[in-house]
Parts: sequence; structure tokens; C-alpha cells
Amino acid sequence: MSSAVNGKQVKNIKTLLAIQSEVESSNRIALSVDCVIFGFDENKLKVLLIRSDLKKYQSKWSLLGDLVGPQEDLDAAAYRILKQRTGLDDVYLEQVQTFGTVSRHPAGRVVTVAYCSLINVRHHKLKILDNELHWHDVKSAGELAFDHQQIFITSYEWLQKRIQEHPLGFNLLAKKFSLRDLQNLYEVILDTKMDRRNFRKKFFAMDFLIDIDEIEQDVPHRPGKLYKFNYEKYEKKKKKWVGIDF
Amino acid sequence: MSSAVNGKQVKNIKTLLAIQSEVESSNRIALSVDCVIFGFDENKLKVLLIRSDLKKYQSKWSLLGDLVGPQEDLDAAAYRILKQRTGLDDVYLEQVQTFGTVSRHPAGRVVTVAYCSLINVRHHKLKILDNELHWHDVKSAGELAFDHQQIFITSYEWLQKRIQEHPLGFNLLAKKFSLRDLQNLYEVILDTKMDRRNFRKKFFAMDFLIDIDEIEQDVPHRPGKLYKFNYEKYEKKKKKWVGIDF
DNA sequence: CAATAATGTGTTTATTTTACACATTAAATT
DNA sequence: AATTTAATGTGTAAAATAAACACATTATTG
Repeated sequence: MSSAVNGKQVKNIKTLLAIQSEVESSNRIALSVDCVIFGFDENKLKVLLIRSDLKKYQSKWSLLGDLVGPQEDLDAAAYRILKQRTGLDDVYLEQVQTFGTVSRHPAGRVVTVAYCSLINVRHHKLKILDNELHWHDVKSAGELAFDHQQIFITSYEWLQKRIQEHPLGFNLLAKKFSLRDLQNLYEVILDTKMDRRNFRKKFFAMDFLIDIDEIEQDVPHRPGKLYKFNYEKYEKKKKKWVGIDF
Repeated sequence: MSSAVNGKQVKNIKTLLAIQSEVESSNRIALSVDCVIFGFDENKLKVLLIRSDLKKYQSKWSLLGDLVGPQEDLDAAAYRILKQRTGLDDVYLEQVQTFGTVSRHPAGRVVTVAYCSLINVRHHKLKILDNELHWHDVKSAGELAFDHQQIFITSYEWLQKRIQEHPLGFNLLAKKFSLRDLQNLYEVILDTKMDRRNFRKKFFAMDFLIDIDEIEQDVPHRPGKLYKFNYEKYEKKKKKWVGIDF
């Protein structure tokens, strides 16, 4: 491995050695958390990626992750990573799956717990400072480092399924949103087109949208009404039963 | 802590010390796998439990678990535990969730990955040798050791949801089963009663059941027809889309 | 051979989903 | 001010699915 001394490379070496010593010297397993952070902007689904720490993967992008501290709860580690990278601490986070094949990480044995996070890009755009951190269009993101491609695909499929049975998509929108915004979100995530009238009927029938009596501003056409999602009502009335269907 | 020298206690101490030294001395995180093994017998849903290793929890039952080896895949660890405890190696296994709060294990920092397994009790009953291992009725299982109660509840809720969208329940039945068997299984797992005619119509409409032209033997009434589940056909035709519903 | 206790089947109704078209509104243009 | 534009907002009919419901059939038991 090269030992060039620009800041980036030194940082890479440190990270690699830290992981190696922790893992190999003790013959034990290191535990990390990787966050798949989704955003929704200009009707595109985005994922937040950073340049890989490791030289071997320097041309590739990777998920945001870090080792879990010895005295740190798993969920807390995920929150910390998000806070450090985006400045946000009121984000939606959910554990997706744990990846633990022996050879998944080049630096040694690292088992990683994948978390999925959904944040509003517009609202929080400015807090992202790190230059090597970028939003990537989900449709045009290239190969990722390590097994992050697999983790990302698993998380995306998880999101596609989850958004149909749980109202987590609203975390990608502004607090006030139009039904068009909502439909665009579902269409992009599920990669499909839906009938506008039936989509509206569906959501109005659920009766979880609060009409806040406001309309869109600065749109070059008739503005749509704005709504909020009624989380309290949802918590009381949410379905426990779906029905056998496979 | 008592240092009585009967076999059981010694084993307990060894386990405790092993975990403590691995965890505390290196100030690192230990990784384990816990298996929630479900069975279905006499129209009851069962879970396979073992007496807790730790004296503090000696009166309580716990899930089957073990530390993950440094050179062992996560899934492989789950398979190993099942193989060791039940003698089975062709079991259905699926990862459910990872539990990682700092204080979840009394012996130190142990993060555990929960797996759910579904096995046929009748077919494999004899292979369980360990005396401290028992099938417990899910409805009447008492408190479990550590946070195993939480892991169990999470896994059971996972199963209730999963069985409605994925044909994993057949792993709890014999290869050949009657529709009554199948309905009993769903009713017990989902804790509900279903209409027999509609239940049949539902499954026949899916068209994944193979009529093997056999009937039940040794039943004290009109025997039902037996079926097998057509996994090949399911894999080809399974649904990817369910629809927004929450 | 009668009684029993289950299996096996079909129809009707209600609900949900899908397909589909036109009037309305606010902004932009002329 | 009037017209054009590009969206929003709404209703109904048909189709598919789910729910409710009853009786004939079969093998075993006594």
C-alpha cells in the first residue's frame, strides 16, 4: 500500500490500521454501523455517499459508517453517524439488516449493521459540510465499495416494501406537502406510475392527512393544497392485520 | 456468586468468565447469535428454549445462542447452533433483527443477532438430546432470561407478519399436509379464527398447492386430502407488489 | 346400520380496486 | 382584460377481491 503523505492518505492508513489492529490482533470481531441515507429532491430519490476511506476502493463511493463504541448502543451509533455527517439529530432511522460474512471487509472481520435513514434534503441541505460527501441519484449511482452495493440494494428493496405498509415516506417530504409531492415520491421509490385520482382517493380514505388550508406558493400553475400527516391518529388506528397474500 | 462444583455450575462459570474476559479485557464488543426456533405440534405453536447458562438467571429459560466465531459467517453461526442443538442441518433460517443496547447482557457488552427458525417438531423430535432443552408453548412460556423476552416477542411479531406475505409456514408442517393442518397453523400463529371455505378458496386460488392424491391416515373421521407446497412455482410467480396499505 | 365428526363445495353480498373524463383554478401570455 | 396554459380537483361505472353463509359427502365409531 502507498504511504503518500497527503492528508487523505494518512487518514486512510490510520483507519485501516485501527481496524486491523482491533480485529486481527485480538482475533475478534469488530462491529460497525452503516447508514443508507435516502433523500428526495427534484423528484429524484437520492442516497448520501462518501468517498471510500480505503485506497483500494478510492475511486468508489461508500455508505456512511463507523465502528460502534464499546459503551455505545447500536441505535446510538447510527444516530451519531448521522449527526456527525449531516448535523441532524431528529431523523428517521430504522435498522434494516446485519451483514456478517467473514470476508466482507478488506481490513479484517467487521460485521456491520445497516440502518436506513430518511431525511428531507431541502430542509437540511446546508448542514452538510464535508466535501467528499454527496447526494447521488439512486438510479445512476455506480458501484459502491466493499459490499456496500449489496447493503444498498437490500436497503432500497426494504424501503420499497416498507413504504407501502408504513408511513415513513413523509420524512422525505417537507412537513407541508401537496398530494402531487406525495405521489411523485411513491412513484419514484416504487418506480411506477399511478393514477392520480385513485392515489388521492386511497390517501383520503385512510384519513391520516390534515388539510392545513394552505396552498403551494410560487408554482407556475394552479397551486395544490397542502397537507400534514397526522401521526397521532395513525398511531391509534394503524392496521395490525393485512391478510394472507403471496 | 456461588462456586458450587456440580457440573452445571462449573459450566456456568466457565461461560461467564469466557465472555467477560473476551469482552471486558479488550474493551470490545462480543457478537453472538440467538435463535428463536419455532415448532408446531398438537395445534400449538412452540418455541425451543434452554435453561439459562448464568446463575443469576438459572430459574429462567433462554433462547439458543452462542458467540460468533472469528472466522465464521453470521448465517453459519446460526446454522451451527441449530445443528448442535437439534441435529438438523436443513432448516429454514432467517435473520430477524440485531439487538445491541450496552447493558443487554449481564456478562458484558454482547451484541446479538436474532435468527428465526421454523422446524417440524414431529419429524425431528428424537434428535434433541440435551435434557435442559424443551419445547415451550408460546402462549404459556414464562419470562425469559436477559432481554430474550424482547427478542422473542420481536421474532414472534415478525413471524406473524412474515407468514402473511411469504410461504415460510410450510416449514412447520410435514411435507404432506391437509388444508386443515394449514389453517390450524395460520390460526394459531395469527391468534384468530378463519372461515374454512374462504381459507381454502384463498390457497387454491394462489395455485401453489400440489394435490398429491393421498389422504390422511389414522384420523377418527373422514380423512382430508394431502398437499405439498410447490416452491418452484412460487419462486416464479411470487408477487413483488402488494399495494399501499397502512 | 345409525350416529358422528369431520371434509368438500358454491352462491350471494359487500367491499375494494381499477379504469376513465371533464370542470376548475391561478399564473402567464397576448 | 381576455385568452391560453398547465396544472389541480372531483365522480362513476366496471371489475376484482373478500366476506358471509349452508348443505351434501365420506370414513369412522359404536
